Amino acid sequence: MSGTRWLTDAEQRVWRDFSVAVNMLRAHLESQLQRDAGMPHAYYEILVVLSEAPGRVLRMSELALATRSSRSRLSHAVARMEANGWVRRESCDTDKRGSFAQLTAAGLAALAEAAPGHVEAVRESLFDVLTPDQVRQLGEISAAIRGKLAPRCAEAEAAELERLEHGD
Amino acid sequence: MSGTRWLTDAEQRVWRDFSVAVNMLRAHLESQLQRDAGMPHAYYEILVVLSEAPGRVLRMSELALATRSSRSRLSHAVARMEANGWVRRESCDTDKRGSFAQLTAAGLAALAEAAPGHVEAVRESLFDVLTPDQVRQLGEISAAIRGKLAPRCAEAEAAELERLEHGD
DNA sequence: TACCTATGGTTGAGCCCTCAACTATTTCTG
DNA sequence: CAGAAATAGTTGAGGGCTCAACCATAGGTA
Repeated sequence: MSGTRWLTDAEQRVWRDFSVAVNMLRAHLESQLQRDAGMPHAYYEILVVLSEAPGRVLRMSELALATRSSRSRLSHAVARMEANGWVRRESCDTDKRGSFAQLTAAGLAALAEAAPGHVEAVRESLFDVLTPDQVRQLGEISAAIRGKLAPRCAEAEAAELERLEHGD
Repeated sequence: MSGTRWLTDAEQRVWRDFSVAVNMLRAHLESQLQRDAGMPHAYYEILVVLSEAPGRVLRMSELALATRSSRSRLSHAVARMEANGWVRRESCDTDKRGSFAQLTAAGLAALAEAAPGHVEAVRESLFDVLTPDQVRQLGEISAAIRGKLAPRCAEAEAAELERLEHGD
């Protein structure tokens, strides 16, 4: 007996449509940003978060949290962005392990340059094709998924801790 | 005057929720599949499409189309999957440029092994958290996005052709 | 104080993807 | 038929991501 709860035909159709739609949207936005602003979407998000932080500085770990990024990924990304002159790393006096990521003027300019095209792309390919009702529905659906997955992440981390602790 | 149609606060909230939800979902499914079946999601999709093809064979270009993949990506992927023993390339008699991708027994077995966990993950993190109404809504929303972006892809291709043609 | 562990962050390897260039074959056109 | 253009597919470089290993510092605890 297979305990697997397979998808019904209707579910399968929805899942495939959703999957394709999301992949197309991702690919579209990614390539728009790469082509017109020379940055991947992940870097755009980092710039956004930094630009909204007080003083446009953030501890690496805070930045990782805010962008839901692993520390490793962020470290690689900031290294490259620093090479681009968009960000500057600064050491922390009160905790010598820590470091800050400081948005530079060039970084802010790059963001300002990139934003209109990106926002226009989001509007065109998402909000323009949905009714106000659908936008509301999408918000609720997204919240539901987040609600499920966010705790799941925490739980996975906890399990990981457990695993490490017991040397299992 | 900025011609940019910026997002309203409400739109911005929906966009960020959506963005985060989709990223979490992607990451969750990707890591589940990688951990439990040792394959990225893209390879899973290739296996699915191949398994559903008559004779479990498909021309590379058909496979690329069906998986909405670039030929390059598919070529790299199939190369690796062939190394894994999941797929076998076969040359085409009627068109000597062409080649077939043939799903092997091992490939089918890998898919059969991977499917239950993957489907369960999809169900848990998506269908279980949505009401039947929301599932329907998500289907319509996805169709709307596809409807917008699918022609846009064709259009981009056409523009590309144009560009090449005029040596622009 | 001396350890022991937890935390902040970086690094390198390996994998997947994109992009552009390339080969080989086929089809179209004069 | 000869040459041009389109098609099928591969390849290599380069970039971003993940994973695991790794420093260095901080914060307990004996």
